Amino acid sequence: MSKMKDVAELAGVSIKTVSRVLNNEPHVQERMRARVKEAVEKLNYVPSNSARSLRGNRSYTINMICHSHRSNYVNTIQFGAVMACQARGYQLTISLIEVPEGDSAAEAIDEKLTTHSKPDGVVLVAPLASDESVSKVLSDHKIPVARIGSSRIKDGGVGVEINDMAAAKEMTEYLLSLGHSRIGFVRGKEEQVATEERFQGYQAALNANGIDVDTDLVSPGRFDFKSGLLAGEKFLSLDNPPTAIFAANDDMAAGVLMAANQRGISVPEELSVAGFDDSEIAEKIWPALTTVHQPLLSLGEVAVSKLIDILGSSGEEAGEPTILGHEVIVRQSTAKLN
Amino acid sequence: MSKMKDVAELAGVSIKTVSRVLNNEPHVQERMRARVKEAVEKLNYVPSNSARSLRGNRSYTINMICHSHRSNYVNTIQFGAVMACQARGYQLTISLIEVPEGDSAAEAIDEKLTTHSKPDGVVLVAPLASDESVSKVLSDHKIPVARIGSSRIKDGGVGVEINDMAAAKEMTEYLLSLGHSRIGFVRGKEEQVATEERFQGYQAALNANGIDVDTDLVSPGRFDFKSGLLAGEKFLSLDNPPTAIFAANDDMAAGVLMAANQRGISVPEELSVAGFDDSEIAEKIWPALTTVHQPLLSLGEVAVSKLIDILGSSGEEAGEPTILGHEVIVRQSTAKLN
DNA sequence: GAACTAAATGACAGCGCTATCAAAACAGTT
DNA sequence: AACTGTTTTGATAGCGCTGTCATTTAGTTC
Repeated sequence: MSKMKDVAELAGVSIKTVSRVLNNEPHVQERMRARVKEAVEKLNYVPSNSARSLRGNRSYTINMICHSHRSNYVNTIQFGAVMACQARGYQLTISLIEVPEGDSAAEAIDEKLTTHSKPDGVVLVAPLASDESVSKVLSDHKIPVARIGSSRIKDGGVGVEINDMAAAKEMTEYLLSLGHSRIGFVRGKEEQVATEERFQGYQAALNANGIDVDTDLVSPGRFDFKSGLLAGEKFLSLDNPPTAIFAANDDMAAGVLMAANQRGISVPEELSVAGFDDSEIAEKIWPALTTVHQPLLSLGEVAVSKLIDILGSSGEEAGEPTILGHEVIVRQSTAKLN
Repeated sequence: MSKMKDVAELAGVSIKTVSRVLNNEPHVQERMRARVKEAVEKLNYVPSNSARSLRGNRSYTINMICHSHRSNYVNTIQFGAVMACQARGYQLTISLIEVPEGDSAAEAIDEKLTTHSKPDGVVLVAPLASDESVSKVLSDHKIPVARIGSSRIKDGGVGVEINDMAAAKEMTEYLLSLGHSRIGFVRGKEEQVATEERFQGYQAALNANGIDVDTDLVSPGRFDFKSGLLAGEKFLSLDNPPTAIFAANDDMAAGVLMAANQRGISVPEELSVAGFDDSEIAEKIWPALTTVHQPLLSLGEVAVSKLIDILGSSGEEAGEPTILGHEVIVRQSTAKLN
C-alpha cells in the first residue's frame, strides 16, 4: 500500500504539495498538480482514512440514524444515501437506536456521539428528523445534519422533502374525479409531521370541492399494517361506509385491503383504496395499489450530497429544503364509483 | 474529548498501562486494572478509532457488501448485523456493488478494497456468499469473511445458514398432509445455492411419499415478483393445473397469488400457495402467506459475532457453519384439498 | 542478604496524514 | 541592482494510539 511519501518521491515534490493537490487546495502550479496526479495514478494511491481523520479531525463518515423498527421506506432511502456516499469518497455507517415508544431518541444519540469517531455528518429520516431534542443534541455536538422528510425544524441543517400536502391533495382530487365523495382517511402517527401534512392535503381537496370533512371518515393510525387493518374494519362496519379509503401510507393501505378482503368486499369494484409512499409492497399485493410515489432513492442521495457540500464550506448556512417531485401512480386498487 | 493521557494521569499510571487495560492484555495487576477502569468511567473516555486503526492496523469496521438490487431479505439481515456490531464496538458500513446480470462481483469488490481503509471483516449475503471469485479476492486481501446462507465454499471464513433442504422438505410434507399431490414448485435463480437446496427438499418429500417429480410442475424463477407471476400463469393455464404451488421465496409466491387473483381462482379454496423466507410482505398480502420463517435477524447477528471472534484469534480456522433453526408458518394461503 | 528469574510497568518511536510557519522563487517598483 | 510584496514550495511537528524494549518491582532460591 503506497503512501503519500511514495507519491511525493515519484513526482519529485514535497509531501505537502501532494497533500495540497489531493485536497484541492490553492497555491499549486498547474504543472505540479498534473505531475502529482500522474504519480497518484501510477501508484494507485489512496489516502488513508484513519491518518486523515486522526490529524485532520474529519472521519469521512456519514452516519445514518434509524429507529430500530425499520421500514421499507428507510431501506430505499438508505440505498440512495450509500450511493451518494460512495460517489464522494465517504462511508456510510448505520446506527440503530432503540427507544421506547414516545420517548425521545436524543439521549441515545448523545451517548453514541460521545466517541472519538464522530461522523462528519448525520442523516436523519422522517420520525427522527422532526424530533427537536435530537436536533439539539446534534447541534450541541456541532455535527451537521441532513433531514429527510418534512421537519419544520430550522436550525442550520440541510433538508430534502416532498410536498406531502400537495401530493395528498392530488390523490384526493383523483379519487374525487372518480366520482367518490365519501372518502375515508387513515392518519399516521401523530408525532410525525407528514401525518398532518397529508391530512391537510386531503382536507384541502375536499374543501375545494365543497365537501366538509366528516369526522367519522377520519381514523387514527400508526403507519403500520395492523392499524390500517383496524381502520379498515372500522370504516367498513359503518352504516354508511366510505366508497374510497385513502391511507397515509402503503402499509396501512395494505391493511385496509385485507379488511375488505376479509369481509368479501371486492376492491376496486366496491371500494377504492389508495396509499402513499409507493413502497415495495404496493406492486406485490392484489389489487396493486394506487399510491403516491416518493423518490426515496433521490431523497437519500440528495440529502447526503447536500450534507457533504456544507461540510466543505464549514458554514452552516441553513438554506431552504430541497423539494423533490412526487407522482400519483394509478394501479388497480381504485376505480370509478358505480 | 478526553484522551488516553488524561486517563493515565488521573489513574496515576503510564499511558501504556491504560492501553493494556483497554485491550485486555495480560500483565496488569488487578488493582491497577480497577483504578484505570474507574478513571475511564469518570472521564467518560472512549478511545479514538482513527488513532487506533492508524497505529494498530485495524479499522474496527465490518463491511457488508450488498448487491445493488436490495431485497427485504437483506434488510433484515443488515439490521441484525448492525446490532451485533454496535454491541461489540464495531461499525458497520454498507457497500453497494453494481454488477451486470451474470457478471461476477469480484472485480468491483477488489477495487473497493484497494483503499487504506480496509474493513476488518466482510459480511457476504446469499448470492455473493457463494461466488467463488469474490471469496478469492477477499482471501487475497486477507480479509476474513462471514457468509450468510448456504454457500458450499470452504476457505476459512465463518458461515451461518439454515437448512434449506430440510425446510423445503417440511413445507412440502405439510402440503402433502393437506391432501395435495399435484404440487407446483417455482425455482429461484440458478446461481444461488438455495434454489437447488430447496428444490431437493421438495423432491425428497415427494419421493418419500411415492410421488415422482412432474417436470411440468417445476418452473424456473428469479426470486422476484414478476417471475412468480409468470410461473403462476403458466401453472394455472395447464390442462391439469396443480392444486398447490410452493414458490422458493415469498416474492414469487406473491406473484403466484396475483396470477390466481387475476384468473379469479380463489386462494386457498381452489389453490394453496406457499412461500419461503417469511419476509415483510408475507403478512401483508391477502391471503396471508404460509411460508418458512428464516431467522434473518439472528443470521445477521450470528454472522457478525462469529466474524469478530475470529478477528481476535487471528487464526483463520474455518469451522463448520452454524445452522440456525427455521419454522413453517401456516397462515391463510394454504388449505385442505377439497 | 546476595543473586537470580519472572512479572509488572513505563519511555519512546512512529503509523500516514495535515497545519503551521519558514524559505524560496518570482514579479513588480524604485 | 536593491527593495518590497506576492505566490509557490518545503521542513517539521504533532494528532492519539500501540508495539518494542528497557526498566522497575516482586518473588524465589541458596
